[in-house]
Amino acid sequence: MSRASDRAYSAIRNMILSGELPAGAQLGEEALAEMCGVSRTPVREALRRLEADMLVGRTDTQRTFVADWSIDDVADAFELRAMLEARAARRAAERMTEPALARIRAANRTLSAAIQHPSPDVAGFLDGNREFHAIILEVAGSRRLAALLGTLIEQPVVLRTARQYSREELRRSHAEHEELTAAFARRDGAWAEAIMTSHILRAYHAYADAHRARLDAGTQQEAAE
Amino acid sequence: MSRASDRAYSAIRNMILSGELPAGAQLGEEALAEMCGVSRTPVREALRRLEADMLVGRTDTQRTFVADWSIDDVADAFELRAMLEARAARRAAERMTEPALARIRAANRTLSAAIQHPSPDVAGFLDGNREFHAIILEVAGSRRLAALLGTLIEQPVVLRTARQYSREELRRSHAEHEELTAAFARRDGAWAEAIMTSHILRAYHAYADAHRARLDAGTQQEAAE
DNA sequence: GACATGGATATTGTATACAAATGCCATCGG
DNA sequence: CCGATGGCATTTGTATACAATATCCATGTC
Repeated sequence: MSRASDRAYSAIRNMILSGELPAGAQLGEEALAEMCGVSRTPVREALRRLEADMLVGRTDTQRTFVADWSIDDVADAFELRAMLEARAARRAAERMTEPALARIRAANRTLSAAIQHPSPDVAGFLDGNREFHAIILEVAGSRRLAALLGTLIEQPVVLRTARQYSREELRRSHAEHEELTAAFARRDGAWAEAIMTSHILRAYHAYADAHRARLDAGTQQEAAE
Repeated sequence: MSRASDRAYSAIRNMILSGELPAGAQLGEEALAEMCGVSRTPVREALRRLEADMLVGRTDTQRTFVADWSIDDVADAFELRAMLEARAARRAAERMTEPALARIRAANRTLSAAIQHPSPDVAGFLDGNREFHAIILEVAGSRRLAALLGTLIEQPVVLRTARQYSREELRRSHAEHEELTAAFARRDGAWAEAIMTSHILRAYHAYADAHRARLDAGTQQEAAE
C-alpha cells in the first residue's frame, strides 16, 4: 500500500465508491494524478486495475470514465456472485478444518456483537461479514475462484446496500451465517451451497427493493416540484 | 493491436503459450522490452494484464515469472470454466435469436468440415470452436460472465490439449456442439446447461488422461536411462 | 566450514518529456 | 441555418532518466 500506484488505486476507488466521482464522470489522468499527489504513471496503472474491476469503463478512443451500473448490471453481478460464492461454500464445507471453523465462529461473534446494540454498528457488521466470507474463500482453496470473486464483491452497490440494512435484515443475515456455520461443522457441501445461494440472492433482493423504493421516491418528488 | 503495449502483450503471451518462455522463467522488464522492440513502459502494462490472466505470477518482491500450472490448478480452471460456460449456455438458450442460431450453425459447419479430411485441420477446428463459444457468450448477454470466462479460456493447457485430440475426440466434440445447437433451437436452458457442463468436463478428462500418459512415458524413459 | 555483513549489481517504481491521437470549436461554403 | 473542414487544445501513449529496492557475491568473523 505504500507504493504510489497503490495509493492512487485506493484513492480513486474510494472516490468512486463514495460517489465523489459520479457514474459517467470523465477520468483525466492528469487531474487524477494531481488529486492523488503522484505522477501519471502510477495513475495509469491504477486505472487499468480499476478497469479490470469494472469500476471504470473506457470509450472506443481510450478515454476512461466511471462505470455506470445499470440495474441489469447489478442483477448480473449478484447472480454470478451467488453462483461463485455458493461453489466456494461447498468446497469449504468439504475441506473444513477445526481451526478454520473456530475462526468462522469468531467472525460470527463479531457480527453478533455488532447488531446487538440499539443502533447497530454497521462498520463492525461489514468487517465481520468480510472476514467470514474471506475465511470461506481461503478454506475453499481455489486461487482462481478467489480471483474471480474479487472483482464481484465490494462493488459500490454492495456497500451502499449493507449500509441501509434494517436491524431485521442484519439479524436475518447473521442467522444465515449461523446456519452456514452449522453446515460447515457437518461438512455438508450441498447444504452450505444452498444456504449461500440463498444468502446472496436475498441480499440482492434487499438491494432491488431499496432501489425500487428510491426510484418511486424520486418520481414522487419530481411530480411535487 | 497497433499499440506498443498490445504488441508486447501478444508477443509475451505467445511466447508463454508456445512454451518458448517455460514455466517459472523470470521475466525481466528490460529483457522483454528488447525482445518486443518497445520500451519498458508498455511491457509493464502487458505484464499487469498477463498477471490478471494468471499467465504470469509475481514474487513477494515484485519480480514476475511465468506462472507454473500444477495439475490441481488445471482441474480448478476447468471446473470453474465448466460452471461458467454452462451458465452462459443456459442464458444463451433462454435468449436465443434466429440470426444467432444461424451463425452457430455456420460455426458448426466450419467445425464439421475441419474434421472431415483424412488429416484433421486442427487450426480450422479451433477457429470454429472459438467462434461457437464466442457466439454463445455474446447471446448470453452478460458482460461480466464474458469477462470472467476470458481469463479461463485459451489457457496454455486448453490449447495444447486440443492440438493432440484424436479424430474420435474431435468427432465427439462436434457431436456435442450439434446437441447444444438442438438445445438452443428449442430454447431449453436446462438442456443446454447440462450438455455444456459435460462438454467441458469431458475436455478436462481428455487432458488429464493425456497428462497421465505423458507422466508415465516420462517415468519409463527415466527408468530406461 | 557456516553464517552474517556489506557493497556492487541488477531490477523494479516513479517522474517527466515528448510524440501521437483525439476532441473541440471556429470558420467557411453551400 | 446546417454541415464540412481545418487547426488549436487537450488527452493519451511511449520513451527515457533517475530513484528506490532487492539480489547476489565476496569478504570477514565466529
